[in-house]
Amino acid sequence: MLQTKALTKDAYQLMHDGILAFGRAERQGIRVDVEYCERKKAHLTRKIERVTKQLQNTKLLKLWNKIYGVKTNISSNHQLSRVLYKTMKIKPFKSTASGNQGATDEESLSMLGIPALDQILEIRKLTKVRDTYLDAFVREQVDGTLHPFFNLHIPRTFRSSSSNPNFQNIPARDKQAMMMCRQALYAREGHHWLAVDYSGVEVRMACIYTQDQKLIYDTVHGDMHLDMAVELYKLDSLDKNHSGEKNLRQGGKNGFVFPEFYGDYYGNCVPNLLKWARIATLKDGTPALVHLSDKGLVKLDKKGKVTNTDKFLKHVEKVEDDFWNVRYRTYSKWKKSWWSKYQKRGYIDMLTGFRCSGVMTKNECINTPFQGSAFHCLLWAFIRIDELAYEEEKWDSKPIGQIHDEISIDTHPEELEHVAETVQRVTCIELPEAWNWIDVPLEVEADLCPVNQPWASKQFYELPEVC
DNA sequence: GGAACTCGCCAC
DNA sequence: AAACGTGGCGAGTTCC
Repeated sequence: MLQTKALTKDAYQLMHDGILAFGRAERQGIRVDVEYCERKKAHLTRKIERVTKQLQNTKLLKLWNKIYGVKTNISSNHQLSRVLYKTMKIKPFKSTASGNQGATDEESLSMLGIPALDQILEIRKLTKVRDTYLDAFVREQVDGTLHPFFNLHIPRTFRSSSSNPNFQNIPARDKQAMMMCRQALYAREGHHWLAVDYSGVEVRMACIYTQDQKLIYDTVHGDMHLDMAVELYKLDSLDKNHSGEKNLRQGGKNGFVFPEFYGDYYGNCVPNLLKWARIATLKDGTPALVHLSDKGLVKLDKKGKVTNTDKFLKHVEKVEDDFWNVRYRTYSKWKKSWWSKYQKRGYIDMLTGFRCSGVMTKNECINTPFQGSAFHCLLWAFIRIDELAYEEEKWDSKPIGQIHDEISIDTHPEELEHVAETVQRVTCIELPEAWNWIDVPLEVEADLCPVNQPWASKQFYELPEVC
């Protein structure tokens, strides 16, 4: 088990002040529209009932009933797994993590092309929103205000966690789920919800630890996700503003660069890269899969389904080799020496003053300093903003939460410009002055909700220049 | 009847 | 040779 302790007085102070600042944010809380939650819950319940009824008439459910009788439970993945992979003798696409049974996650079910399974997935999604989020909002609120906890004593990397309810995993990517959940949450009456987040702060921490000049250049001036997409998909160029081609950049980012940084390898990247290719189109209208086929990387059948990926696999292996041994070779060397130093000493030290000891895997050992330090940047800024809000400048505006690299501030309209400018200054100027080991520029972006509009309504907000 | 586990899924 | 980091949480299941 990885153990962390404050190695320096500064590190201790950061935790101490952080807990107090989070305590004030917890007390301040987040306004929740309870009536909306109840309405939406009822609406979802009706929708779930409708789909459940349709499901009852399917062949799959008739078979399921035959086996399980009155014990039939459509939310039991164990039962579903047995029906699909034992009774119907379908070959599972993959097993669960523990290897106990064939997997029944979204990917495994959707590729079987059985309509009943799509209905099960639909039910899963709606139930998730209703029971994990809307229900929790109603359960946890006091007089129309939520008080999510922000913990500093749990994550092994000295990040934070959140609970009751978890403010850090409210849907964001799935537009539908995002709208349903975030429509429930508001800043105070007459206030804006201002959200400011550090851009690519984990990668910037990697720049600082590794001092890889190419990584620094790409982070500050370049676009590594685009570069890698061009290599991976064998493109001549990529326009990230083109709606079809930007999916390929997303593929480079989420299907390769991030997994590689977390310690994954090319074999796991290939299926993800293909997933993004499936929904991408080149500027001239060529579907990305057809393009890959033209390049000889994959083979397609008459229906356009991928039948062979051997060449693509080999290609991604080569791209990975180049990524670590040429492009970011300094980063690569750092990883090796960092790991061997840990193996010799039994601990690692973060630049923020924490020492981590105990048993760590290689990936843990390498990721911990980036994740931990990145969060500590946000934490330092959060503490400073809390201090300005409550002590030095006595704002009406108040910080109300954070999501690892993002801070939410319940902001009075008349203070908006001052708060935005101050946050920009604290995060990007004061912090690197206080921690002089930060030798790459830090950047933030902001979103804003109009007064009395929910979190779901957030829009890009141009921050004032402070430099 | 509760603790501990598995599985799936939400966030960064 | 090995192979994605950190969390919270709901539902189902198994164990005691």
